Formats: sequence, C-alpha cells, structure tokens
Amino acid sequence: MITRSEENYLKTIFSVFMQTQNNVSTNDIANLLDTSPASVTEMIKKLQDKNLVIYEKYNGVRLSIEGETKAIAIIRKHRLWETFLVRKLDFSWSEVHDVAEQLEHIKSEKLIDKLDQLLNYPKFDPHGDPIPSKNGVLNYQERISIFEMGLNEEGIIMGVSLDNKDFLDYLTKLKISIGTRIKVIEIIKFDQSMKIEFDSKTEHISKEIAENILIKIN
Amino acid sequence: MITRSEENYLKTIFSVFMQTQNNVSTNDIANLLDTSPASVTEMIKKLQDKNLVIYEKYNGVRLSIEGETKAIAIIRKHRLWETFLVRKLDFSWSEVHDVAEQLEHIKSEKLIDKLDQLLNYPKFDPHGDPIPSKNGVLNYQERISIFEMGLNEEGIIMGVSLDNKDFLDYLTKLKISIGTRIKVIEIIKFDQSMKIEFDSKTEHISKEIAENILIKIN
DNA sequence: TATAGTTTTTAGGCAAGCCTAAAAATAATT
DNA sequence: AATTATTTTTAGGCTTGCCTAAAAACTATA
Repeated sequence: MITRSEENYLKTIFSVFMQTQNNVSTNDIANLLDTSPASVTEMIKKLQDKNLVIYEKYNGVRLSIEGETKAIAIIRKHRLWETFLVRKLDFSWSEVHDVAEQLEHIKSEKLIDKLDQLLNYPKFDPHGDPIPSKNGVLNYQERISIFEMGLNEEGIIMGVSLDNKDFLDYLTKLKISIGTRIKVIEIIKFDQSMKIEFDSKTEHISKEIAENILIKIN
Repeated sequence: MITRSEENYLKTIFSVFMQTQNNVSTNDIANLLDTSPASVTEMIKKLQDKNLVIYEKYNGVRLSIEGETKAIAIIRKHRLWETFLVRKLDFSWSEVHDVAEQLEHIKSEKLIDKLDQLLNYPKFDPHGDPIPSKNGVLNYQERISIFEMGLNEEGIIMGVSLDNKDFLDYLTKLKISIGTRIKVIEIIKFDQSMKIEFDSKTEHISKEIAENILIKIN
C-alpha cells in the first residue's frame, strides 16, 4: 500500500522532473511540499525501499518506471476530478485545486473509470493540462508562454502554468479562457508588459501574467 | 481540525447510540472499528478533550451536541456519495460502501452542497436510509424487518439493515428493491423462514434475510 | 587550493493512532 | 458475600510523518 504522503511526493517529483528533465533536489521537494529537507530525505529513502524512486545520496532523485506509473495515475485522477468539478458541479477553475487534491487519493479503479466515462473521456482538464489515459499515456502538447511570443505573433491559449486562485480569477475577469485566440500587439520594453488583442478588444497584461498563460506551439 | 480517525469514531458512536439509546461501550466500538479496546479508550479521551463526546470511565460514551452535529454531517456526506455512485456512475448498491467510506471524509462544504443539488436533493440513499439535510435534520422513518411481520401482512420495502455485498447481491438477484410491495404468505415455524409474495411471484427467504429487510410502518 | 557558503544528511524528538500485557473496576455466579 | 469472569483502563512500545540542530558533503569563490 502506498500512503497519501507518498503519493504527494511522487506527484511532486514527477512534475518537477517533467519541467527540468533533471534529478529533483531535496530542497525543491521540501519547498513544494512545504516541509523540511530532512523529512524529504527520510521519505525518499522509504520510496527507494519500495522501488518507486531512483536515488543517490547528495544527487537528487527521479522516479522509477513503477513510480512514474503511480504518479501518472494520481495526476489522471486529479485532472479527472477537476474536470468533474467544473463540468458537473459548476466549480470555477480557480476553486477546484484544493478539492481535487483530496479526491485524487481516493482508491477505486472503478470509480475513476466511471468518472472518465461520465465526462466522456476528456483529453484536457479545465486548466488545459492533458489528462493521462487509463494505461498511463500522457499526451503532451508543447506549449510556450505568451511572454515568449514575438510582436504580432498569434496563438491559441492552451492552458496556464500557475494554479493560483487570484491569477485564475483575474483571467476569468479578463474573459481569457482556453481556446481564446490572441495576438501580441505591443511589447513594452521597460517592464516587459504586453498588449494583447483577443475577441476584438485589447488588454494590457504584466510580465507575470504573460509568463503563466500558455499557447499552443507546433 | 478533526481527523479521519476521529470522524470514524463519531460515526460509529452515533449509529450504535441510535439503535440502543444507551451509552456505547468501549468493546462495541473496538469491534465495529476493528481495533483494540485500549485504542478506543485512548481515542475517547481525545474526543472528550475536544468536547465531542460525553464520557465517564467504565461507563461508556455518547456524543455531545457538537459531536452529533459532526457525525450527522459525515453520514450526510456518506449517503449523498452513495447516491451519486449509484445514480450517476452506475455502481450497484452492493459496491458503494467502501468507496463512500473514503469519500465521506473529503472536506469541502461547497462540494457536498453542489452534489446535493446535482442529485436533486435526495431524501434517501440507495439502501433506503434517510439523508440528513444540510442543517442536520435526519428525517427518520420508522421501519420494522420482514421477520417481525405477521401472516398475510403487507408492506413496502423501505431499506435494509445490513450493508453486506453478498446479501445485497442476493436481493438484487431476487429482484427485491426499495419500493417493492410484499406480502407474507407463509411462516415456517421450524426454521422461521418465510414465504413472501411480490410482483405476482413467490419467494422463500431465510430468517437471516427476513431480519435484514425493512418495511415502512404505519 | 583552501575557505566560505549552500545543500543534504544524520541524530534525536514529538504527536497521532495503533498495539499487547497487566492492572483495576465492574458484573455475574456460586 | 466471596469468588470468578468480563470489561475497561493504564503502561509501555511501535510506525508514520513530521520537526530542529548539528554534522557531512558538495559547490563556489577568493
């Protein structure tokens, strides 16, 4: 049996590794899980004993195949629950995180399969992140932030890279959502803020906002 | 904060007290929660410190007003989730228990309110047990078991008093469900089994079965 | 390359929730 | 009423997951 805490560690290691492609440091995990580095070292050893991670002292950690399988299964559950909350229970996309964080630990294969079916096998969650399939395939769509776009470039919003209530509420207020087609019409050098155009209107967004909105690339 | 384990104790104490109207013994709780009497004593003290139970050494325990409120809230969640699983995810009534046991501990008022709404404010769960309202009112319908009925008496099945997979699967096989109108047509003295009539057919049920099917009274 | 700074690990502790074994209290029986 | 049986509590221990403080190992800098 895998504990709730172990699941959270796996999830964290997975997501950091996805971004950096490097072994994940003790400190990073500690910060993300809001715990002490000492506790992380301890837990990593436990995960190693269960063959869920590959670990060498002072050299960070990464998931084993088995650990990755488990991590992806948790992410699948998290994203399916988020989709459920938004689609069936009228949650806004800024409210789902904490509840999904709890629901993702419920153990029942049938439950998650049926939920998937009820939602008609969704491919993306409300934040635009891909939902892994039952057999663990994570269909990753390459994306860049608006901040990385050049002047006059266009793109379709595919997701966000920050799951923060204030940020998401602000996007909602701006009427920016997944699928919105945008164009960069001005880049202000001084503060690196940007003017973007969408739905025949113009909005001025800060660097911080631009960095956390993702558009499709290909 | 109330822990998962504390919630399970409260739920257990509530349901035993409902049946007996007496202080609940340490041993009973230990048996129901599959734990040792020593652990129960310990936990009861903790619950007492939190003002959730009323406890006197060697004299059993009962819930305080606050403890009862919490217990009822958990039962509400459990029964709403069971209803959701059966109605929306096509679980059979024999499968829902274990999953609902996990889901009942999810903490989100909004979640449970929205679930209630999605299900159109159900009054009873799939086993015929009443679902407490948001403000904690448990609308209890008095019921007796088929075993307590006399010859030629009729009644409408309102629920079951046993949440066991084999038992529930058997009822499903017999096509006995909540709402079924039945009539006792024979009582066999020797083994106290009964012949009952419903949907223009006759079935012979054992004492054990008869004891665990409940009909509406008055 | 020695030293300073940072990161990681080790050591020792704590709370929650469980355990077993033994003691104490209550209940049942002779 | 005294003894026996049962129930409940106490005492002491264990595991999980966390903590702080100190030691050890790596990294960067003079």
